[in-house]
Amino acid sequence: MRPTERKLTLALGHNGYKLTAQRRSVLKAISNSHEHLTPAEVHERVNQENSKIGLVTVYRTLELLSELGLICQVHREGKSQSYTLAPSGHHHHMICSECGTVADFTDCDLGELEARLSRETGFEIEGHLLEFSGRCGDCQEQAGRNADD
Amino acid sequence: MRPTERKLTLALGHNGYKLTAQRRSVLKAISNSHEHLTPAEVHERVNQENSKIGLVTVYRTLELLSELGLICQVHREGKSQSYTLAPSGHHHHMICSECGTVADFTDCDLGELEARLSRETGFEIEGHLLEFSGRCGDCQEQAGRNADD
DNA sequence: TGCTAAATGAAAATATTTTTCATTTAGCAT
DNA sequence: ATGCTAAATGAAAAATATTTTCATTTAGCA
Repeated sequence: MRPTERKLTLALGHNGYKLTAQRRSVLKAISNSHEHLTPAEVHERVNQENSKIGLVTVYRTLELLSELGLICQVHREGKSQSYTLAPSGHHHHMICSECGTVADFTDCDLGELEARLSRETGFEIEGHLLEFSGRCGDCQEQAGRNADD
Repeated sequence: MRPTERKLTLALGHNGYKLTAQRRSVLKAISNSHEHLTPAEVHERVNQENSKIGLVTVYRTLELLSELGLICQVHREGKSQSYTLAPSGHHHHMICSECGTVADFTDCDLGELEARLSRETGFEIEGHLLEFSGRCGDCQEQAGRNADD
């Protein structure tokens, strides 16, 4: 069993949820992709296999997996919500604006900024959202090659 | 004329756009609110006045104002897009998760982190999204008072 | 092997955003 | 001031995205 599947089994069991074929397919589709996927994209990929599961189930499953911390949302200006596999613990995303590849990183060092803002504005800070966007190595190469043509 | 209105007039003129009553109303609704507003909320507030403008115009106007840099989007998990007034230049938001108040700050000091990530992952970084969420001073007080009851 | 609560799927409802196109109007030239 | 024209608006419809409802199926347990 792949580590992600193992996590799924454990997380579901601990919380009184059932392990179904649909849930496994959805998580598999996401963990097989480096990109972030919308509910519709997940649905499409899952149904390319034999299984044929309903879009509603995809929505429900994404919400559940997200709650369990196995996947998480990516925030793109103007686009509909999309999801990517979550490593365990606090982390952030770097997203390629061309191919959608998501790379994770964990150390964000925002503590000091957070403390200062809290002091200056009186806000009690609970969380933060940090994402970088840019071009991944592969897309840069590709662009380079195309320029040579 | 209020400074925000002045900016609107200038920004529109410089780009060959026309100054219409609808555009002024939409910007006014946003600049009168400390909170971030969805298109539907902007529409509602604008139409409480006499004017009655169409929701389509609100959508179109929000897009335009955003392009002109007069307003900007706020990113909330699972919610539909919403907008808030933009100060000039690079900045970020702190958002109260209770009342939706938005406070801006400008210095994010992400340069070093950015350089390191770029070096380590090969990404060419183009931009970042940083938002803090928490409870504003007012909402903390309010919660305190309710606890006393 | 059967029971039951949980999960699924299909359809409908709701919400959100965009497109189309006829009508109106801001800004400019006279 | 007045008329012209490209840009802007509004209404309706279309497209897209998401949620609800409810009858049927199934995982996990006794």
